[in-house]
Amino acid sequence: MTTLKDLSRHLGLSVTQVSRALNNHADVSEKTKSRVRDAAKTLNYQPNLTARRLVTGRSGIVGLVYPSMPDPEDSWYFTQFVAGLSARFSRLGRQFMLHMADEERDVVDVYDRLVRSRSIDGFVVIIPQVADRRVDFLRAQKVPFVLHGQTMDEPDYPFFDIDNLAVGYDLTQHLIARGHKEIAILNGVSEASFVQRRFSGYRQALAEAGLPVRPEFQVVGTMTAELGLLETVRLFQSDGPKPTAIVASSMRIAKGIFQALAAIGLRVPDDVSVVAHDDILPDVAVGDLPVPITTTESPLNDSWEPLARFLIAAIDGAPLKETQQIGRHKIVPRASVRNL
Amino acid sequence: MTTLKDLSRHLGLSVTQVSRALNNHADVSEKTKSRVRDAAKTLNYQPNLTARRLVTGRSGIVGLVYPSMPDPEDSWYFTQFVAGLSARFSRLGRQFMLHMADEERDVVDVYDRLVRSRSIDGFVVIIPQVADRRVDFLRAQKVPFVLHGQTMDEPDYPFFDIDNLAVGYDLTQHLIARGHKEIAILNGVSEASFVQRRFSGYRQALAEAGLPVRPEFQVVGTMTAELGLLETVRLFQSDGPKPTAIVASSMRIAKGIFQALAAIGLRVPDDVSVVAHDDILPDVAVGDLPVPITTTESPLNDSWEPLARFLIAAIDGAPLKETQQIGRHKIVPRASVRNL
DNA sequence: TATGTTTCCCGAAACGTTTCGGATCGCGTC
DNA sequence: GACGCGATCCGAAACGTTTCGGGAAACATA
Repeated sequence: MTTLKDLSRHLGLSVTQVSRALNNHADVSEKTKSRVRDAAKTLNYQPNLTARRLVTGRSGIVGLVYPSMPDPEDSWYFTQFVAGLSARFSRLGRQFMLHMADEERDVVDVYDRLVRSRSIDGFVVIIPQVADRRVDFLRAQKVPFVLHGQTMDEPDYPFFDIDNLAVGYDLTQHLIARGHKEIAILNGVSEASFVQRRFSGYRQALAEAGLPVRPEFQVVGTMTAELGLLETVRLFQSDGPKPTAIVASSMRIAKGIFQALAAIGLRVPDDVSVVAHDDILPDVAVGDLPVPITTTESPLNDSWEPLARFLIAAIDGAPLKETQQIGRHKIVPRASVRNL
Repeated sequence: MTTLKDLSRHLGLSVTQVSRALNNHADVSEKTKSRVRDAAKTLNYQPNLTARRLVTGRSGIVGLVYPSMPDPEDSWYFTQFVAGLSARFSRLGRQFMLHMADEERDVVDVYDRLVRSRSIDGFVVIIPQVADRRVDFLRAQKVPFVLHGQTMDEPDYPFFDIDNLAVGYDLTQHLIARGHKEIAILNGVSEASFVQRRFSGYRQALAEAGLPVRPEFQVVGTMTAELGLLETVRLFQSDGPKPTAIVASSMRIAKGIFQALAAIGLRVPDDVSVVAHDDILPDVAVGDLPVPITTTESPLNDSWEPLARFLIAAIDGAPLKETQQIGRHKIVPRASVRNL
């Protein structure tokens, strides 16, 4: 385990100068710089990160606190997220710490401990809620973080998100443009901010077209095939007006909708049109559904790169504008929508 | 950010004594210990891990280098593994670092860098191969690690494993005891050490019963339903002797076997008996198969606890015997085996 | 009273880096 | 010859903790 002192002895230089040489400071001659670099290589020198940390206050470690043990059906999501982020950070020379939040303890406590032990430079925060205490805490503590999503309208923190309002709007508008007037939407849990944004887009499209906004057509729940199945059955067995089209907030929900419609004896798109948002997760792909479905698509996979980049930039004190981005999605028409 | 010095000033004690009090050393009176603890609590003191690291040489961080980006079908495995281990370590007060190995660079290089930067106390190593360079490297460097599995017969390093030889033996013997003489086995990739152990158990059971050991009945490949499907079809379409029973090394393989047999028009257990090893992963459960299948079962979930415990013990210099264990499995007879 | 033995405490060094505030030297300029 | 200046270099402090080697009282034992 060679140290700076070893190098300095070996080269007849001071520790200071060796350090500055390796860190490429200006006031060391090119000749010694290269001498030092060579010696470092032959002596197999690797800086002691801990010591560097102590003096710089930076650890080179970024953290992700996963909010809860992933449910079996969230396995895809977890894998994409954790593997994707970890690989990105590795490539950027940062170390990635994963912390599973304990159900018993408050999540904010977990952050608090991590922050106070000063072992983490910044966090990636995922699955934001409309009122998110983690975000509040980190903002208050002035700890760098990047959010996958947004909690508010004009965030004053780094984030990467897709335009969920536009997603809701585009899917709904696509149906309206094809003559649909009774459109239901099956969304995620109501605390999640992307859910509220998609609802907003949905309502905005309806309002612009002068169509009625029915509360019973706006369904929330966990984004599973079961939700799609049960709620679709409910929609068509209730007394009120029946939808002619359904917006699904995920491909899993869409899968359930297809199952329900098949069971009820309704065909897609002849009897009911269906559209969905597609994160391009491998659990339910377009090809897995009985009818190719019209989607807005934006790969979840595209988020790791900006998230990692923004967090590192934020840690390095980059201006806010360089650490905020809204990813683009595109609408892909397929065979699941009928013109009325 | 209160430090030890702040505490010592506040209490009128030396930094030394405050440190010893908090670390519960013997030569500090109970009275001052509790005084110090109280002050630490009210001043919200949290030790600076980096500083502690520098002097103790321990970081409190354990690492897992995941060998490659998980394939979509390995999502379950990845999730169970990473989430399970991470949660365990959190509970034991250790931080868990996940590193995704870059396909382009040699895995051992990744370990080398991590070891030399001294930011990690020890590693969990998974998916061992018969000749495993990671294990060789870590043993040579004398870096603490725990292996999920074994590479050799009398390991001189910490590990947790199930008795894969017995798994192979028990499944095969279960079939032999019921009159089967032609038994095929569909196993994992041949580099994996558990695969070779299961093969050994299989051969041992056949040899004990004086039954022929056919090379073409010992199939290797990635443990997917496709493997089960394709290889089962191949087994029954070849010219040679046909098996009356098949041992599947995973539930996924078993699923593929069932699909193949259904396609060929063979019934379970009337025409062919099937047994499998079940890691109790949520992707394919006993209930998901058309016939309840006889299995050896041992939940993968049971490994995190001993793995985490052993690694920490190894880091703390515990004797080898306390960091090695072979978990038990049990055989659960169900309806997929016929008496001949 | 002298001599150990506990019990509780403390100063200072150490871990390996970065960085602040100079110091030295050579060179050109006035 | 004095001066300033740029180019290189260096000593020492600092980061916050643990730990080594002692030291002072208090108390018991002879």
